[in-house]
Amino acid sequence: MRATQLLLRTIRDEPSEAETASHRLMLRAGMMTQVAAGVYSYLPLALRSIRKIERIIREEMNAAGGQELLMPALQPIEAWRQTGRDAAFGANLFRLTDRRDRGMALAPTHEEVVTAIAGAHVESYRDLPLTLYQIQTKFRDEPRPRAGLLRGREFSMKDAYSFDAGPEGLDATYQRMRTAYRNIFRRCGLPTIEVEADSGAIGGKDSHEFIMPAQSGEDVILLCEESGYAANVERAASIIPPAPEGDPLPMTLADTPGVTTIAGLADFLGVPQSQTLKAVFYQADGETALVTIRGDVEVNEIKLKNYLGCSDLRLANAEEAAAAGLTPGSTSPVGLDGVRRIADNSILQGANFAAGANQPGKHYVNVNYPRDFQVDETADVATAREGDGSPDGKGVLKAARGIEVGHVFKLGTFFTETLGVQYLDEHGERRPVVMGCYGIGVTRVLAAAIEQNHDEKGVIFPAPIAPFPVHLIALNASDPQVREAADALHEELESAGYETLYDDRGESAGVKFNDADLLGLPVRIVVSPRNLKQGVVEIKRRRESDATLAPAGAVTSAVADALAKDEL
RNA sequence: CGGGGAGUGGCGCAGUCCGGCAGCGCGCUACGUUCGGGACGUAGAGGCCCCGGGUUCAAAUCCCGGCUCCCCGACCA
Repeated sequence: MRATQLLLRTIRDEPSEAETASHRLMLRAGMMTQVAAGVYSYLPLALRSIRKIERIIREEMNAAGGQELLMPALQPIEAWRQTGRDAAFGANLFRLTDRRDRGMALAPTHEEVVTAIAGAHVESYRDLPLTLYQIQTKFRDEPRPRAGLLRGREFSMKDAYSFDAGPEGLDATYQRMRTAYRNIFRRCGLPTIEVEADSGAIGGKDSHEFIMPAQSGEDVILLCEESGYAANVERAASIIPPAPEGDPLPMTLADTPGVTTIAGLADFLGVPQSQTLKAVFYQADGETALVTIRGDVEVNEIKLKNYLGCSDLRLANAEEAAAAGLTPGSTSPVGLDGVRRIADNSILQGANFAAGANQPGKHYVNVNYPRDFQVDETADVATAREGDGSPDGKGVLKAARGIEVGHVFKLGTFFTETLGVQYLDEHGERRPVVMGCYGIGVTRVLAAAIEQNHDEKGVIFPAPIAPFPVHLIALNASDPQVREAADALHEELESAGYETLYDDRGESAGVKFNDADLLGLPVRIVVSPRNLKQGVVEIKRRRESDATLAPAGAVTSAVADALAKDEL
C-alpha cells in the first residue's frame, strides 16, 4: 500500500482532548476520529489492526469449538422486558422508538437473542454442547465514556455463549474458553492476568476477568505472588490485620465534640482506626440496611449488593438516616433496631472498640460485640486492601490497576429458565440448558495493546496485530534510482505475502522517520541513495534502536527474520 | 448525576477581562532550492469565532438561554 494512496494524516501536535496514551497516539497516528462522546470512526489503519485481532479471535474460537453467527444490534425492547434486563441496564441501554411507536433497543449484549436461537435449535442432549459467537458492534450509553477506545459507547465486541447439558459440561466448556482466551491475548501481544471477578446478582457462579496491567486501567486487582491468588477488588477477599485484643471493659459514653469521622475519632481517643467501628446506612431496593464494619475497613458495595440480592443500592441520604433515628457523624449499631442489621466479619475479632452513640458529639468506648449490640447477620462485605493477607492464608496482597480485555462467566440457567429453553436428556426428562458467556472487547484490545506497547515516539505494534507488518521508506523518493528500487522492493514484499506500507511521499527523511516511529509498524526498511550505492537496504525493528543492513537481494528473508523475533 | 475545564480555518492555540479590519504556529496548494531524524524561500487557498436570542452605531468579545466535548468523581452483570 502506497502512503500517497492511503487515507492517513498524522498529527504533530498533541490532541487537546486526549490524555491516555492509546487515545493520544491513535489520534496522532491518524487511526481514528471522534464522532461523538465515546463514538469513533476507525480509519483504514485502525481497521486493519482490528481485522487482525478479529482473525486471531476467530481462529481460536473456532479451534475451541465455537460457531460464528451474527445477531442484530437492533432489537425489540420486549426481549429485554422478558428477562428484566430492561430495568437492570437502565439508562445504559440505548432506547429508540420505531415509526409504529414500538420500543426498540440497541443491544449492549446478546443473551436474550442467542438464548432464543438456542431454544429453537436445541431439543435433545444430542444437540449439546453448543457454543455460538459473534463479533459485532455493541451499544452502551455509558455515563462517562473515556480514554478513546478504552470505554466507548459504541464498540466492537466478541461475545460467545455456550449451552451445555449440565454443570460438568459447562465446566469443560468454560475451561476450553479460558484456554482460548489465553491464546488470543498471547497472540495479540497482551500480557494478561486472570483474576476472579464479580459474578453479579444474576445467577452466575464462576467468573474470571482477563486484565492487562496498565496505570490507565479502570479496574483494581489484588494479587498475591506467594499463593497465586488474583481477584478484582470488586470480589477480592482478604485477611485483615487483627484489631487489638483485650479483656472486655465496661462500655462508657464519651464526649467527643466535633468528631464526625473515623480518623477524627481515632485521633481524639488515641486508638488505632482498627479499634473503631463504623456504621454505614444503605437503601437497598427501598429497604434500609445498616452495615457495621471495622473503622479502618471500607464497605465493598458490590459484595453487599450481591449479598442482599438487590438491584439498587445506595447510601442513605440525610433524611432517610434521620427517619431511622440515626445521627450522622455518630451513627451506631448500639441500641439500634427496626432496620436490617448486617455486620462485616471484621467485627468478630478484637475488643473494646470505639463506636458512634447516635448522639451529636458523643461516642461509646469499649464497645464489644455481641455484648453491647446485636446484628441480624454477618457476612464478608469488606473491601480488600493492599497489604491485607491473601484469603488462603499464604502471603500478602498487592494492588494493581488494569484494563479488562476479556471476561468469562458461568451464567447458569437464569436465561434458559426465564425464556424456557429446555432439552430432553437420556432418560427422557426435560431439563434447563446451562449457559456460559464469554466476552472480549475487540476495540478495547486494540487500545490496550497500544497502552502496553508504546514509547515516547509512538506506537510499537505487536507484529500479529500491526496494520502492516512492514514499513518501507524511500528516502529522497524523487531520485529515479531510489524510486525504482523501492517500487521493486514493494512488489517483492507484497508478492512474498508481507503487507507493506510504502512511504513513497516526497517528505523529508525526518518526517518519514518520525511518522514511522509514530505508526509503530514492526519492521522498517529504508531505501536511500546512500544504501543503494552499497547495494543494501536498512532494516530496523521498531522495538530495537539499532538497524541492520541487508543485501538488496536478501530483503525478504531478512524481513522474515526480523518479524520472527517479534513473534516472541 | 456532582465538581472542574473548553468550544475561534484540518490540528494546536492567542485574541474575550477593557466591544472597533479575525490573528499566530503547524498542516494544505503552486514554483524553486534542499534531501538520513519533524528543511528553506516566494506566492497563495482556507472562517456560521458552537447555536439561538438580546444590548449597541458596532459583538469572537457584554447579557440571557441552550448544545457539544474533555477531565475528576459517582456510576458502569
